[in-house]
Amino acid sequence: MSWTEERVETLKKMWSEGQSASQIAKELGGVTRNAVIGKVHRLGLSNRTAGTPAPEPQPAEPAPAPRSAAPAQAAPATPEAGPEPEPGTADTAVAEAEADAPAKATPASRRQIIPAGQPLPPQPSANEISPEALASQREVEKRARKLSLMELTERTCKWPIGDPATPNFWFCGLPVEQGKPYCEAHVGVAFQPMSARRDRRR
DNA sequence: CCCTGATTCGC
DNA sequence: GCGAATCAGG
Repeated sequence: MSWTEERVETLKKMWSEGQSASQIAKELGGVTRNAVIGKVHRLGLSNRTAGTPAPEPQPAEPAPAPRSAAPAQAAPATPEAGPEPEPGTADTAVAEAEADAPAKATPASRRQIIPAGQPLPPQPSANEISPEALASQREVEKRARKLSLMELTERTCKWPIGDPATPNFWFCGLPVEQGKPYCEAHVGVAFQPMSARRDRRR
């Protein structure tokens, strides 16, 4: 991949928006975050260190329109960051478990996040998720690391697979989506818009 | 550990 | 110009 004008534009835009180099790299594809950072420097739009108030950030749009004239607020309107929470499910269960953790005697970064005997995250019934999602989920489960309860860490997907009452049970264990309790695929089935899961007959 | 950006330096 | 390797910090 080369730095076409278009790709550079995306880079500039995202960088000015405060996106991280890795996020930009992921968006562009075909490049690593190092490549992005390198390019950022070559383009001379580096200044982003702490303490630097950034005098003249990004004029972006030349016409400040002196006075009067409608403000024309163009809010970023990022589709992301939607209301996803969904209280009272796996998340809260896990979150609480983490909060409770007496820690103190925790050896190192090998802490388990779900105390033994804690209720397990709910396994969405098959008829509660879309067929597509279910299909892709199956695919992911083939790649699951099949971790046991004790092997889970803050950054392993906590999606349960199989029947907890049998030996045929494990957790996905794939790398979690930044900040989330599940991997990318499972975040998809875990955090569904109300509209999507609504009335899916039971 | 994971992630961030910053720099270096061979290509 | 490019970006992997490496550095420095959170």
